[in-house]
Amino acid sequence: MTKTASPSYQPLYTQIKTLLVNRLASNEWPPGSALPSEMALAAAYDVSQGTVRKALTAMEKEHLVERRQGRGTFAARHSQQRSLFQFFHLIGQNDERQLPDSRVISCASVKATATECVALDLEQGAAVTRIKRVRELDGRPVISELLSVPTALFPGLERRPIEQVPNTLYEFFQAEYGVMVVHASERLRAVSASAIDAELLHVDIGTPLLAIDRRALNIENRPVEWRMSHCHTADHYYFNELD
Amino acid sequence: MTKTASPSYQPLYTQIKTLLVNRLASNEWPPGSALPSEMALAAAYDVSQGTVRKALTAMEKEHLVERRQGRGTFAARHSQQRSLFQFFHLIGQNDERQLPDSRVISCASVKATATECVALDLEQGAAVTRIKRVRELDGRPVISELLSVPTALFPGLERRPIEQVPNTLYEFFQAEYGVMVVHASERLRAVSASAIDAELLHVDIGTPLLAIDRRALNIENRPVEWRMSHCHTADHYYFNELD
DNA sequence: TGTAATATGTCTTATATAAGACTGTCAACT
DNA sequence: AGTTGACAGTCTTATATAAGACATATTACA
Repeated sequence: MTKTASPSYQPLYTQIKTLLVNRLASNEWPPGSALPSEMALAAAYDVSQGTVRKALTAMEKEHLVERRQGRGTFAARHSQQRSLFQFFHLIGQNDERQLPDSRVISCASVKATATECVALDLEQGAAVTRIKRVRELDGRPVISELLSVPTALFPGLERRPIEQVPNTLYEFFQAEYGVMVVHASERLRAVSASAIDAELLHVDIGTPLLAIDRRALNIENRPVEWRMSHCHTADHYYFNELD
Repeated sequence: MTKTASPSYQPLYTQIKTLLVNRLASNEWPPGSALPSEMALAAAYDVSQGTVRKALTAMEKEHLVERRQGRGTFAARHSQQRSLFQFFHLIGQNDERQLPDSRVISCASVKATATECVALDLEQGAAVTRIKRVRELDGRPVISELLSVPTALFPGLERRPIEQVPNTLYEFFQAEYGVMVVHASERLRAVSASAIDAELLHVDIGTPLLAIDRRALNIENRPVEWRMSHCHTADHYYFNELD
């Protein structure tokens, strides 16, 4: 690849990275499948192996690929591990990470509210599928959750029996609908338990709850899910590392 | 540097990194000062420039050093920028990052409670300096904060006039006491406003507040501060990126 | 007081060697 | 005959080194 002397200069490895990310986004390499070897990619793009490696290393840092010495480079896949460490921050008193069980209460496709349209970047009047569920840790209800996804991305989801909607949603989204959540941003607040929260979580109305407002994005940075979780933080806490 | 064929093999660049971090921790290069050039370090350790670079790059990722092309590598310093982006996660409705003003209410050295001893890894009976303050955003009190530091690390802090204790504490700790906070972990919960919170934050008793329990660590991973913040999240929220 | 040359940094790219993982072959054993 | 284990060959990524490009600050000079 000849270096571009353009005014908006970008290092070679970032250009390669962009090309690879685009191919990944186009689903050329489905989650879990192997990418070509560094040598093959280097030959294809006419750069050195080291340059490809730098691009791949950067992609690994963003959890877009997984690399294993002697095996190869693989398109990232959603695993329970990843759900646990990247996307689930509620920890028990004993400092143990643990995925909650989940019980789906309802699942239906409806016309999106204005708020949902903004959060999911949808046209006014578009359809969303809304899931309401309770999540349990150590057998006790801890999270009351309401989440919305664009129906267009998940056709037929609302017609599935609710016991068929599994616990770790992002694995399910990827495996069944080819929608890959790679990134999310959360906003946290303290709120009072509503009557509904109170019933679902077995707490008094007005109990302080931790409200987590999450927007999940795919590899193209388009929102694919919006969820609001209300967490009872008597026996659990939200953990965050600052580094 | 000859490679060690020891059973617990570690790559060269991680060994170099450990050596550099140790020198940094021993305050050989005070915050803001320049480290020797990559070439000089490479010569000193008898490795190649690229190996030193890999060590330095890893250190930069951890905010231990700052690197600028054409200038050099510098020991990290606490800046307002860093406080804002690394350590302060409370954002306004308009999505603007903004550092709060702070009003110190009290500052005194006392015998540590059992909880403080655990949080700060202190001997029983050790002294801690406790600061109580309120932080304001847009002129309104938003955070009621109680923080403890080992008195041994910050001698004389309790005798300073409280208006001399500045807003951004970590800069102050570094400049005045040589204590550098490089890392922190937080636990978040929802709690009810106590009578004290209510008075300080101008809210009703029982209002849900976001409680942030933070332990701050220095470069040697030893705790140097423990703080408990109670945040009024009506007009602000705690922001977190999941990636 | 500007301005160009120069010195000294880091950044980018390229190349060589090491280490890990799988596959097939072949001999030894059951 | 069938199974097991050692081992070499070959593919992969990981690590180490080196050289040229780029960025910045300083110095020399008009």
